Amino acid sequence: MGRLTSGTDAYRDAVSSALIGWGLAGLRELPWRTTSDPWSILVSEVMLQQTSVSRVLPKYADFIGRFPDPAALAAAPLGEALELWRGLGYPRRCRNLRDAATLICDSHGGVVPSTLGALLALPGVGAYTARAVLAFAHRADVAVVDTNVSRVLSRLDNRSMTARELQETADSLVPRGMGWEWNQMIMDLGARICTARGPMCGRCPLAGTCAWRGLGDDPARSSAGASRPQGRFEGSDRQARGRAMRAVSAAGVPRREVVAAMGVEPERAERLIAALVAEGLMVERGDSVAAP
DNA sequence: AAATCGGGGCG
DNA sequence: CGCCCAGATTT
Repeated sequence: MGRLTSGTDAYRDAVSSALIGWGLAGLRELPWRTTSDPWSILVSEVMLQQTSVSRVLPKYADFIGRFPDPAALAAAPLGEALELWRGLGYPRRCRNLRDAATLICDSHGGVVPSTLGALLALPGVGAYTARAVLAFAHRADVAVVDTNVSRVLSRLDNRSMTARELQETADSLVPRGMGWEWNQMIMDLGARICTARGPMCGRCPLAGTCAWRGLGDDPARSSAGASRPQGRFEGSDRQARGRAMRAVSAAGVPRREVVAAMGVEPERAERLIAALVAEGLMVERGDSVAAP
């Protein structure tokens, strides 16, 4: 039998049954998969934005333990949250999460909203994270499109896809009543089998319905959601910013010490510190710099 | 559409 | 050493 045409009911059913047969038994055991608390889900999803599962694992429980609900995070100084965030990278995510917690307390009675529109209005919450809360906390039949799903779907159809195409295709594939399971499984497939480098097509449950199968140019590389080449980290602004974040403390640190810790020319260090202050990730106190 | 934003781990 | 990671926001 030939490969089924994408977009048809038969295609959807074939993909569904094959993936469900593969995935339900062997899902990775992850702490955010054993809760339906929307706040816990939201925290995990923000942590997982561009940060691998293995790096989030040791941080997640500590953060939830200290900030078990939006009110706890909203009430804490940002600097305290940033301490628990240290090592995850992209600290603006932590600031956004705290701003989101404040908005949740001020406008939603302290309860994480459960509509797509209200979730998208939270700072740091985009198309992926909003739907992840709906699917994983509320078991809604909406599809999440992360880097894994983008890769799997574009390879299945062997073509580069836009963000809109990916979302529409993903939504059309979710089996009714199985939003939670479906999204977890297709992400696991991308993380464990249909990987960015060295995909293991030989043990892929969807190989029979895949138009790519590892042959020829990888359509995932040019699809929306694919990782784009980055500049060198060594010597970058990002590295210097990271060093600055580690150098400051709640008590405050003399400016020159922070500049020295950053390992770049003083003029450049000062410019980066000014940006960090403007972003609310640190504050100036007289001649020193402190955690916010 | 392209740039920016951390940091670590793996092939 | 290059590439990638459960993205979002700004330009």
